[in-house]
Amino acid sequence: MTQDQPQDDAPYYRIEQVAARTGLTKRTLRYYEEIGLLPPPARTEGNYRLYSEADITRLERILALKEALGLTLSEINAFIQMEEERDDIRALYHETSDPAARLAQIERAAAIARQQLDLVERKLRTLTNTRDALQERLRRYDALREELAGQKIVGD
Amino acid sequence: MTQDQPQDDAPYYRIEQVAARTGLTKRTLRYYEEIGLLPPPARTEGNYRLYSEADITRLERILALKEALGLTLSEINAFIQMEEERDDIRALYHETSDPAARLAQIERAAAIARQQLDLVERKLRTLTNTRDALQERLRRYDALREELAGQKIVGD
DNA sequence: GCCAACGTTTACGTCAACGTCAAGGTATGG
DNA sequence: CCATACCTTGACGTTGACGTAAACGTTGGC
Repeated sequence: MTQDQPQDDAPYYRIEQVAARTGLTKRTLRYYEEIGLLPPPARTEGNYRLYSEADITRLERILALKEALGLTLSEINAFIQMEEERDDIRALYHETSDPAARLAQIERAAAIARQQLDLVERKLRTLTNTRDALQERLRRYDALREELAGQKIVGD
Repeated sequence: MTQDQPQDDAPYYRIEQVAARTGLTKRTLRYYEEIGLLPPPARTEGNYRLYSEADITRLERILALKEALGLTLSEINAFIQMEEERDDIRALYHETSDPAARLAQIERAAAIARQQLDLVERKLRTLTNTRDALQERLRRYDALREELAGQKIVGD
């Protein structure tokens, strides 16, 4: 009856809705949870999964990494793990009084970030090259088209 | 310009050498050929595969697409197919006298290139965002490090 | 002429990333 | 109270991208 879904405060979605919204299947959502890529979402009294906006945000991040970087699920897992390690370190940082320990934590996080940045920049370079080549090609097509338009008039 | 087959400087490589050069396995090379991703290379009298520099170039192109774009093999196949279609169209173009037909061919090729460009640019955007986020993170780490250095002195 | 190293095809094995039932529990309109 | 539509957890099937082993041919050195 008084379920948890007031209209202005209903930040939870059932699996089918999340599937529809992300374009994934329900199976895929359960699978991602199964392999630890998605944290287990909340559950209803009847054991239904309830995804929050945060869950969906994370999902969309996963999909972006999958699409754009072409990473495997375990690579994505590692990638996100590192991102969260930053948060952990941030939390730890404020609970750590020893400056040397703090420094070590920062160094660890920074090393991870640099590693990820390297990976991303490598892919960016190849992608940029491909884009430039395609743009150059399109320019040539445009030139050819103009040339043709001229020919057409002349040949007419 | 006519170096089709120099005598001792053979521009042909056996499968093991190609594997070593590209970091792939022999199985993978045969597999790529099997699914039509690599054109069947030349053969020796004894039926050994002989890869040309062009074959290796194409292979490296495939690997770049795999690494940077994260495409599946069939997607790579389609991608390259389009690129070759452009060449075909280019050849056809010069054998076609009818300006209207030429224009149609150019339009077809341009449409393909635009489609590819869209794909590449979508991935580029996500990648650029990821890179910017990582750089921002690294800057924050640097700031934290400086802050720590200050604390260290103060606390000393 | 032989043999070890490298090649060939054929075929089954594997692992990731899901798809697809099957058997049952849960919410809801009539 | 029941139908039905959505959910749950297994459990087995499928596909892409190879690995691996078997059975056999080729090449090069001694």
